[in-house]
Amino acid sequence: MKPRDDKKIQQVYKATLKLVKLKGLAGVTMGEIAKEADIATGTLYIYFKNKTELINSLFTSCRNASAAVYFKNYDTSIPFKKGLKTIWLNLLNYRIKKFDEALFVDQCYHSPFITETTREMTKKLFTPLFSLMEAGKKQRLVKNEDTILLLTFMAGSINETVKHTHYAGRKLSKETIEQMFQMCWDGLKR
Amino acid sequence: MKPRDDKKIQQVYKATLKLVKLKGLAGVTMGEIAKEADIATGTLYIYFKNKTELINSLFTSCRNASAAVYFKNYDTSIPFKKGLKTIWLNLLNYRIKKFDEALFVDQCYHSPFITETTREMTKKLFTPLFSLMEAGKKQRLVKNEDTILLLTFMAGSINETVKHTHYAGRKLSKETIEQMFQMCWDGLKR
DNA sequence: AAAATTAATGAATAAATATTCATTTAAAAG
DNA sequence: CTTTTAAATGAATATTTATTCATTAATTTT
Repeated sequence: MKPRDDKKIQQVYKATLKLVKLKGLAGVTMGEIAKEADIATGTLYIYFKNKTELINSLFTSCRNASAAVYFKNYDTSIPFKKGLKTIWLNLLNYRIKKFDEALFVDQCYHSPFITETTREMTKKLFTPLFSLMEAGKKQRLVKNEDTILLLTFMAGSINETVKHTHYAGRKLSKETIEQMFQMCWDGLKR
Repeated sequence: MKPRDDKKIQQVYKATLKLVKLKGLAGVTMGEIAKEADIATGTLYIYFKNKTELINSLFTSCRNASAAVYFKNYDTSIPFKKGLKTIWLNLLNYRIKKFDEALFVDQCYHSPFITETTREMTKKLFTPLFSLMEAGKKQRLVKNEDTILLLTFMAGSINETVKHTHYAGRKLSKETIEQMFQMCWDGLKR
C-alpha cells in the first residue's frame, strides 16, 4: 500500500490561500489550485471529496489556528489591562502575519461554500475573549456596555487598520502599534 | 424605435445585491441575476457587455451613492466634534440601511471582477473625510497621529459592529449608538 | 521478488455557466 | 396604418470548470 503524502494537504492549503488572496474566492478553480500546489487535479479528489469540502476544511483549519494564537502568553492571573494588551497584540499580529488566512476566512463567511455547521463551530472558539472582557467590566476598568459591542469595537479597528496598511504596502511600526492600542484602550476604558 | 426601460438597470442592481448577500459574489450567476430581476438572460447583455462590466458598474454605483451620503448635513462651519459625529452617524446609517451594498463593495475588493481603474477611482471619493480629520488634528482635538490610522480606527469599529449586529439579527438602539460614538470619540480625542 | 494495495496522474466527461443570435414584440417615426 | 428600429426573449452554443476514471507509479506485505 502506498501511503498518502502528508505534505500534500498543506501544499493545497497554501496554494488556495495564495490564489484567493490574488483573485478572490470567486475566481479560484480546482485546476488552478492543483497547478499551484504542483499536483494533478485528480489528486485533489483523493484528499478532498469536492471543492466545497476543500474550502470548508481549510476554513476550519484557519479558524483553529487563529483561535490557538489568540491566547498565547495569556493566563487569567495577569492584571486585566496587561492581559488585554497581550491578546490585542496577538490578534493584531495574527492578522498581519497570516493576512492571507484572515482574508480567506472573511471571504468565506459570505460564500456558498461554508456550511451552517462550520459557521456555528467557529463561534465557540471565541468564548474566552468574551470572558476576558466580562472580567474587565466586573473590575470596573472598561465601560459597562454590551460585551459584544466592546469586542467588535476592539476587533474592528484592528481588522480595518491591518487591511489598509497591507494594501498600501506599508508596515506598522512599533510606535504606531502603541498608538493603536492607546486608542483602543481609551475607547474601552471607564 | 423601442426605448430602453430605465427601470431595468435598477432591477438588475437590486437583484444582484440580493443574491450576493445571500450566496456571496462567488456563487452568483448571470442566469440567476436575470431570473431575480424578472428579465431574460439575453436582456442582461443589452445593458451590460458582460458579467465583469455588470459587477464593475454596480460597484461604481454603490461607491458613488455611499460617498454622497457621507457628507449629508455636514459643512465645514460646524464645530469639529459635532461635524465628526454627523459624519460618523452618516457612515453608520449607511452601513445599516444599505447593508447589502456595503457587503457587495467589500466582497468586490477581493474579486477578479474589479479592475484596477475602478479601484483607483474609489480612493478619490474619500478625500473630504481626510480633510475633516486633519482639521481636528490642527485644532488639537484629536490625537496627533497618522490621519489614515485615525480614520481606519473610526471606520473599522463601525463596520465590524454593523456586521455583527446584522448577523445576530439585532438592531442598534439609540442608546447603543451613543455608546459607540462615545467609544470612538474617547479613542480619537487628545 | 511477486502480489496486493492505494496514491498519483491527466485526459476524458459531465456539469455549470456565460454569451450569442434568430425570432418576436413594442414603441416611434413617417 | 405601415414601416422602421431597437428592445426583449430564451433556446442554442460556446466556454469554463468540476469531477471521474482508466492507467501508471510507489509502497508495503507476504
